[in-house]
Amino acid sequence: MAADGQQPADGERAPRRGPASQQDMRRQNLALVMRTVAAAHPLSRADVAGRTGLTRTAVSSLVDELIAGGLLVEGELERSGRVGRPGRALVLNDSGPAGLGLEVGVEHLGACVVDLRGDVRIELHRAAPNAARPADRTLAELAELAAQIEAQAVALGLRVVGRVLAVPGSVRVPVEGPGRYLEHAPNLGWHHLDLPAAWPGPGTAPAVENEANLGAMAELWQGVGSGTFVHISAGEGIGGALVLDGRLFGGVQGFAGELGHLTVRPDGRPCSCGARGCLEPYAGLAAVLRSSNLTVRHDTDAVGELVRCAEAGDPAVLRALLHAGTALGTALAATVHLIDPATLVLGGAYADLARWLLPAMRTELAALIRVRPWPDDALRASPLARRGPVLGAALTTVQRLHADPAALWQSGTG
Amino acid sequence: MAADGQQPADGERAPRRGPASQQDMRRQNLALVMRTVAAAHPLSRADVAGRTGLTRTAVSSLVDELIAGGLLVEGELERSGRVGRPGRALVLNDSGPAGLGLEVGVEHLGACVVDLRGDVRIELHRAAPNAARPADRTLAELAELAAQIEAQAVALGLRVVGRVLAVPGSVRVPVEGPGRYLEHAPNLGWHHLDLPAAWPGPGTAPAVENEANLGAMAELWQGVGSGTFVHISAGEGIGGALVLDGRLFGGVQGFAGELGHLTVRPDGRPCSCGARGCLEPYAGLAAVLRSSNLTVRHDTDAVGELVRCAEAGDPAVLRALLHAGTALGTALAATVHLIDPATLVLGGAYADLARWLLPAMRTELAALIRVRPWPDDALRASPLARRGPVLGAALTTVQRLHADPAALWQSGTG
DNA sequence: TCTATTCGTCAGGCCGGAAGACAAATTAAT
DNA sequence: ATTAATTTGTCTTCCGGCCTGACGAATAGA
Repeated sequence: MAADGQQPADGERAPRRGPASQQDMRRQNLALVMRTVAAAHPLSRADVAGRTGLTRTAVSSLVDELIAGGLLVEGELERSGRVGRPGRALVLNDSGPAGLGLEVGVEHLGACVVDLRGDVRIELHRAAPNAARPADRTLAELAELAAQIEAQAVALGLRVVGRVLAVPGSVRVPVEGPGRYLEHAPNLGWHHLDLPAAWPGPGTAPAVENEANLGAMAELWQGVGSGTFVHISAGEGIGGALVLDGRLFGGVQGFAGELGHLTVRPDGRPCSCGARGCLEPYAGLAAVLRSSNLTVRHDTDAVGELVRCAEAGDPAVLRALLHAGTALGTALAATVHLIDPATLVLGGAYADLARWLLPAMRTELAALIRVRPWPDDALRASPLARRGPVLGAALTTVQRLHADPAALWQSGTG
Repeated sequence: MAADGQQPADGERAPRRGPASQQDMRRQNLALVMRTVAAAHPLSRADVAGRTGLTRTAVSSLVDELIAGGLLVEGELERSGRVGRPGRALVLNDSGPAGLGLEVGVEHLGACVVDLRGDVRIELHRAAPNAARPADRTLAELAELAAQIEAQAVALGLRVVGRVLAVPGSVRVPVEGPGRYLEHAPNLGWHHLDLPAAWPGPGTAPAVENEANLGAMAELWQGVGSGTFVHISAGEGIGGALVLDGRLFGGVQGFAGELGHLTVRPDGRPCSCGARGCLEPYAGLAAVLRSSNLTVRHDTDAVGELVRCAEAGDPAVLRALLHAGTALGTALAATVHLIDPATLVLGGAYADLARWLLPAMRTELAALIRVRPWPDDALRASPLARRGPVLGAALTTVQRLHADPAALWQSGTG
């Protein structure tokens, strides 16, 4: 469910098509200063110059622009005990531009606001029967929630400059340049939704992005992901999001990471896709529930129920999770051999179930990966778990400001 | 065999660490002009300006520098029948800087010289018992071969400015910044070879790179690869090289693309790695030979023998290739689900055997890939086949000049 | 109080591309 | 044939961005 065709076939990524101008140079250096300050917070202009290789003069000019744009603020004098005139501390502005993350789940709505430092400042959740009502009702409530949280943000001195919505479905464009068009969200019963057109609120419509992808990016920015990793989450199907060298990789048609249909048991159980032996009928949420002999009402928290039963020691549930873990291990061994990631991160529902899934998965991984080292702890549960998608949605805006601060006051290529 | 630990764990690729200077801007624009001319050969300065977005003035200045550097040459006046003063044609210099590719195989040495246009100008092959003699003997002969072909290049007016050696083994650094240190080449019996130290010739020692990776890059630059694809080749083991968005992806530790140890038959044949059911004991060259009941002398062209027997209709060989093809199809279905490449390219020995492998592979791929479209012709045999590695080695230099022409006269970051 | 040291800023210079003007070379029209 | 129109390539001028060097400001140590 992670990535189903949300990217037009643009295989060749344009590395920089137009000519390089002095404006681009300026932009790059603004970003460089921004990144440097973000990396090691209280820093004087001279520190930044030392770390970046720019002259103090240039840094001063760049910093002036960033301060004028509201991205940096000048703190007090750093009295560090060293000889010489003390520098003025530069820090990321925690009362400036901020990112808004929204989330539509099957049974809830979520929203959060993150400031430039990446700190979550406000977070709201609300139960909502989104699968059982038309999309416009849900969007109306979401818009209302967004307006409410934005008002709270203003009260904190924050200015929301980007809105991203996490949905359990497929979108046209990946995180880098957020999409506006929702292809399919089977769990919600939403299809071909043009968000700017359908958005009811007074504010701007958010960009849409797949929740699994956003969860993966959140992991990269704040969790245990480190440059190159694979994020596995369970939704309608099983989705892997590939983060390679710090960038989300969607493949040529956006189908990359389709873990759910890796063959783990040749000629095994039939899968909904028409093939046999796919991972999904062994480790998908639906399959686990069926094997557990649990009949969960559709509008109920199935994962929570599984966790409760597992904690209570229900043998059918434990067996189901063991089998699922083994099958997941088989598929992930293939993933490790192909991608060679630094870590595998279990997200979403799998993170909640990690306590029972991990042992079987690690056993299987150790059995199948022999030709290269594979430490047990390279497979981890996400600490963000189900908060990942909203967080990732809100952080998308913040990260974009870090990567290209000039985008705020200079319309142009993000 | 493609990628066995040839890359230090540098997961995070530095996107540009230092500050952007005016020199960088100049470099980028030089590269832009170079790429533009390379893409559509006879082009006037005004054409280049139109395509790049640079002014005619800027293009003139950049072109002057490229001509002075010997990368471009000015042709005759283009009399194109259109009104207005005709422009002077700019073309890539085919008598200027060139790339030298070298290859050490188990039974042969190879060399070729490619000019700036990517045309192969000279190509030499020589049988040589490299597995049966010490490395220094082979290197001595290789250096002699290199000197010989460089002399021929000079006679053609070419100046070799980069040398890359393709080896069937693992190297420290990937193509981008060629390595100098050979880790292991089991087929040759070479281990821990520091090439600059061991090089006997009077000339400079070549950079070393894995032959499967070079074959993949050759496919990208001149073959059927298109931005994002997987290149599969057979050597000691089975190696997949991943080319994603036009860049070779090695994974965190350089192990990416280890197709040979994907599990295709759980609890199947034991593999040399210690696990069971890997692809290698089903589709590796050694396994195919064994199943074919062919006893090939070690110093003989095993692949050629297989092709001859298959053409003659030997039932055991045909059966062996059918089984290998099916197993390859299973592994490649997983690859497609995970990577979502535009194409799969069979290279090296598999390209020679493609006629017999392809049908079973396509059947298996069609059976397992149901959740997304997968056209039969997305799986192809490489047209370069066994010439790929040498070609890729020579083209590495040429591509580097296209991507950063200033590197020729301005020492700095490649 | 004075010196050494470090910070931030100011003035001047250099480099690279943009804008506009001009000569040169061709086609089309008179 | 001559003139107008058009396109090319170069020249001059300008501007924006960073660098170099120098200076006042602010601190620690003598």
